[in-house]
Amino acid sequence: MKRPTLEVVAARAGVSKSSVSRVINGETTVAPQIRDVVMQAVHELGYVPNGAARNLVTRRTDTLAVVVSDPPQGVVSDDPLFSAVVRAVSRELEIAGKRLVLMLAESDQSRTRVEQYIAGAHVDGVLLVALHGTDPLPAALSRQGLPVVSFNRTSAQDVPYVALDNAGGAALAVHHLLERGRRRIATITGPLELHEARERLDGYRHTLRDTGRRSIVALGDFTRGSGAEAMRQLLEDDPDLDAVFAANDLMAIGALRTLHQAGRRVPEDVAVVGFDDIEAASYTTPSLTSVRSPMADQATAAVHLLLSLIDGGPTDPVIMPNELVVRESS
Amino acid sequence: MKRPTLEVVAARAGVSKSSVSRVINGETTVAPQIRDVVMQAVHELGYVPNGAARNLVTRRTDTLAVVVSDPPQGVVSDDPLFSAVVRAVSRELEIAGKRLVLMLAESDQSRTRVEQYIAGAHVDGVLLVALHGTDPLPAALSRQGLPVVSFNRTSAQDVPYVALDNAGGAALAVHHLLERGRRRIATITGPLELHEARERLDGYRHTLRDTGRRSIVALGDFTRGSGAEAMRQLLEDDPDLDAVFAANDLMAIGALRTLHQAGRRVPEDVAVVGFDDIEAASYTTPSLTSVRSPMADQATAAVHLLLSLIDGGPTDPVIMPNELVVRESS
DNA sequence: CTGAAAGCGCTTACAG
DNA sequence: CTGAAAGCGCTTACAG
Repeated sequence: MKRPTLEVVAARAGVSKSSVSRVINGETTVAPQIRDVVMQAVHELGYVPNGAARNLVTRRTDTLAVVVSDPPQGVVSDDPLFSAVVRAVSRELEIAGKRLVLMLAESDQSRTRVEQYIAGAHVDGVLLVALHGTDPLPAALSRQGLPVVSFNRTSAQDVPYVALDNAGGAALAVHHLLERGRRRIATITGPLELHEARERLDGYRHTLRDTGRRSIVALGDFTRGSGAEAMRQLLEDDPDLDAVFAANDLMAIGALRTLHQAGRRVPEDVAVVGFDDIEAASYTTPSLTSVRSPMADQATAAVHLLLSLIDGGPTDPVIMPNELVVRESS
Repeated sequence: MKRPTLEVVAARAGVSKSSVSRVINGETTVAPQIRDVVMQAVHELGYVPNGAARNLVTRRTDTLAVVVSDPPQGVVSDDPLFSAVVRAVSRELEIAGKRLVLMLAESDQSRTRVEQYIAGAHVDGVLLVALHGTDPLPAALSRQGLPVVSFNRTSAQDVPYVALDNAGGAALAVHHLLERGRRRIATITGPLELHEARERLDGYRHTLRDTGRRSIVALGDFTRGSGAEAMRQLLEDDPDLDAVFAANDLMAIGALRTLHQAGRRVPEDVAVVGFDDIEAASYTTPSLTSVRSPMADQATAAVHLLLSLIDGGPTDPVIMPNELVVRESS
């Protein structure tokens, strides 16, 4: 059974293809009687317009690409944020009546594929989720003249973005620890080539400096193992520390383990605060205090920004505030 | 700067549109010299074929839809499996040179949208991820005559699927506990309207029956809270139990908490085994023994099944085996 | 308000 | 092996 076309519907309804098209597209300049007879035919035949034909002539696809650019073992893709972001974007696009093509760019090869696809006029715009500020994709895509919005700050100047207030979030964590009476507050950083990591470190540093305290810094790379290792090193270098701010939850979880092995009680001896508030943060023992990144809200904002860009609206960067979720570890 | 068309490339290369088309599509019946001059023009102009035009005439889109059908607070979407499945599918489709349109069906309204979209000839096939065997979508989509494969067993008879060996996984867990010398092994079930939940319960029951032991069953609904509550009830009903098999990890995590509060040591007093091996399973204290569902492999298998269906190949159901990941809790 | 006609950018028999 | 022509299924000025 072949799919019916506009022409078949028109014949059935006894009107022109133009009229059927107008009814289908909800134009108001159609006589009610024509409208009715067309709708009748549409229902009887189960007609649904062919997408490709429509896209070809309108030059729109009502489809947006979400490109997740990250190495296979990278930070974005493997962590729980992936799911939160993708789902929020999907929901928001559905509300806007758009479709989502998901593309992973995990290698140079797939990056090329993404560029080819984008160049093929399959989508109206691109939402880029890339953690590395140095990712070449934003610039490459933006060069194609297609609307591009980034889920993070990028090195490409002209790409609008939505970003977390990372420094503010770190400040939130440190202030909280100070209020709890902690005096020797260390931090475990992410990989410093990432914006996020640098900004969180800056927030930590500035807050301590403003209160006349010194920073105690250990380097991590956002993995659980690196958090455990950094914590070991911190305990060795500064046995008297009484608090740790980890730049993400995975490292905080690693730190918890090290503290447990070292016989330090959390939070009595050492308070721990993480960042991101991933699901696992509430499963640890003790449960983990964390800076909540409003991933879903950020995703929603990014979609709105992209839609605005496509419609020629404003494209000012959006900075998302964080909040602190206090649990047992601090 | 307008995108160049086939016609422009043909003019530049001094050949016909037909020849350009043939070169672009890698047909072998082209003279080398024509091939070269066309490729030259393609590169100079940065030509990429318009997808819509191509789709219209070929009646293929090289795009597959992944439909995740579940209530907003549902089991599939909110849990960590979502990300694993979506990523694995995406990778596999990329290898096959296909694109992925992701659709969430969280309400009747969005279900309708999905059906409309599928009917619009935007995709060549559908991979359906729905936990509820009673979901109306498989049947509805399959009725459209488009290739559909389900990530789970469904009530629609004619929809090929890939499923986990749930009963086998449960048996694995119970045998393991028996080998550890446990004698009073309880279970916490998932919501019994789900295939998964029933099959895991059956596996538990049969294994115990085969060894002459009785079942101790508490009902849960796959949430952490329900696991905690079921565990409380089990302890009350049968204070001497020495092991629990929870039908998923979230419930197992809830059970761990209840046991901790009740002063039972894990695994010394009560051994705990979960199912799914989500990421959080390795973060708990003690870390959780779990039946590993090979989600990525299952996703890969589902993609292969769908591609096979599209090509008119075999479409036999695939059953994925599980393995047990033994950690500290048992 | 309605219809006939052109055209979107490709692919594909069909001749040669 | 190559090219001219038809056609995929829509939308959209343009007349009326």
